[in-house]
Amino acid sequence: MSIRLLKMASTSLATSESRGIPRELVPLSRNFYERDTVSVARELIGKSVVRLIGDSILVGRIVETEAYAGSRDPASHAFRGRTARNAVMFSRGGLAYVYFVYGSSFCLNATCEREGKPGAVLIRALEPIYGIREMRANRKLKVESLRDLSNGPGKLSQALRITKRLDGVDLTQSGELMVCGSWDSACFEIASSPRVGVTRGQRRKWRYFVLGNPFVSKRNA
DNA sequence: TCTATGATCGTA
DNA sequence: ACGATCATAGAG
Repeated sequence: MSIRLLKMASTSLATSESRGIPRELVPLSRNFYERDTVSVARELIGKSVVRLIGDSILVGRIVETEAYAGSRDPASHAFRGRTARNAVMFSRGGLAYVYFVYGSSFCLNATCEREGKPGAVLIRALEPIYGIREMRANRKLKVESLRDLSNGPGKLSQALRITKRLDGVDLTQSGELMVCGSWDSACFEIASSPRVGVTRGQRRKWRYFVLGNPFVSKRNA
């Protein structure tokens, strides 16, 4: 972690500690991401997406992920080779891969594998944890229930102000967007507990979600 | 709560 | 043309 970021993070956390943000909110290391995509997708469940915007902090717990494993996966953007859009997928693990879909939505991915081997995990849903007020304000349409605030790839991007501008940022040391450890120890074991459900399809490789969690997207694979 | 449908535009 | 989607409408 760079000095500049460390300074930034510490000030941010110091500001937030009085508001209840735990100290163990530390970015996941490069080693976490530079493995096979499916493992990363499974273990990202329960981790925290941290968005820093100026002095404010937005945090959401990952409750749904989807693995897109490189060139062998027909559902992956990298399946048909490298293009301008999917270039980040071919770089090292731990970077944000952000793209635009359906004319209105951005999707946040975490790149996996090492330089040269494509792979990414789509973050499909977040459980709102901190900065909920601001997340609501960031949503274009006024969302009534907390449940609908970030329970979808496009929704969470909108709530956290994630756009293509963040494509390629380093999730392990970015001053704007990071993925950190579990929110608290109680949720630390989610990824290895039977509470995690899995679906597998032909077109969609692996999808992980927290069973019974109301913030999981309703979309079917 | 669920299914079906139209909007919308960057990308190949 | 086609989507790693969303919001809405209408039925159960």
